[in-house]
Amino acid sequence: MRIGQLSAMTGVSRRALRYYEEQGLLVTRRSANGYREYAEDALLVVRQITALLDSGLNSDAIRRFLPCARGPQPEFEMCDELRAHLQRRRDELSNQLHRLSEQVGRLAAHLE
Amino acid sequence: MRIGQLSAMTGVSRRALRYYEEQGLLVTRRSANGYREYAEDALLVVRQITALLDSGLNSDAIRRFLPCARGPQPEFEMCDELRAHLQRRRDELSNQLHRLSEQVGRLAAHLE
DNA sequence: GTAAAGGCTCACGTCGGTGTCAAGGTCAAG
DNA sequence: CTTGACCTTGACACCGACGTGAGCCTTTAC
Repeated sequence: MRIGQLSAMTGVSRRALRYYEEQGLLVTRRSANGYREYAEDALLVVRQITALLDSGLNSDAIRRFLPCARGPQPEFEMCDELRAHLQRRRDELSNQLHRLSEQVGRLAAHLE
Repeated sequence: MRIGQLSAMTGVSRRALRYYEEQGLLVTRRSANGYREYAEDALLVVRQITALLDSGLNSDAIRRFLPCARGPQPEFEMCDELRAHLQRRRDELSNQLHRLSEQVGRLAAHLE
């Protein structure tokens, strides 16, 4: 599969796909003419990447997270570290959410 | 109160305070020598600003939100709009949080 | 054979909140 | 008078996830 097709199937722009590769999130082969050739599972990987980005993780965190999420790994300690990282991130977002809803509540109360 | 003192009291950098002013979030008088002179309530306003920034709002939203939150206003329709904006933002963060905790859950399950 | 469509690699632009440096004005203490 | 602390404006630097365009090559379709 080439980049245009993958882009069409995932809704992710060609530029973004190249960026994911540049960041080490997405691996490709190259065919003889230099075109990127994506494997079958690229579809799934891209969906994972966008899901994680949408969840507020940056590409650095995703780079360390993806190999951990995709299959049984030899490195379990790294996974513990990542799990902790994700939980911290979740807590951060949770706090943000809390503060924001407090603000909204105060505003709403104030408007009466 | 001058900028250094306000910075020390709030923990917000001088640069950031000037930026808030530049963005129309924070009003100052100037004394004869050109120095910024902050009123008493600036302390409160700065805390509101940082709270909102931490909550994930940008300065544009805050600019429209602050005059609405500070006291009784003539413009109630603007406030409705802002309330909707804030609720949308809250929902966005809520969704992010949801997705992230799902990811964390999947990862945790995967690690067993 | 030719044009359109798609691919490639630079490489700069964007937004938002700050850091940081430059070049200078003001003011109190020694 | 000088030093040092504090203030001013202006402007460039940064990160992150891309958008966008230039300039060029390859494949596909007619």
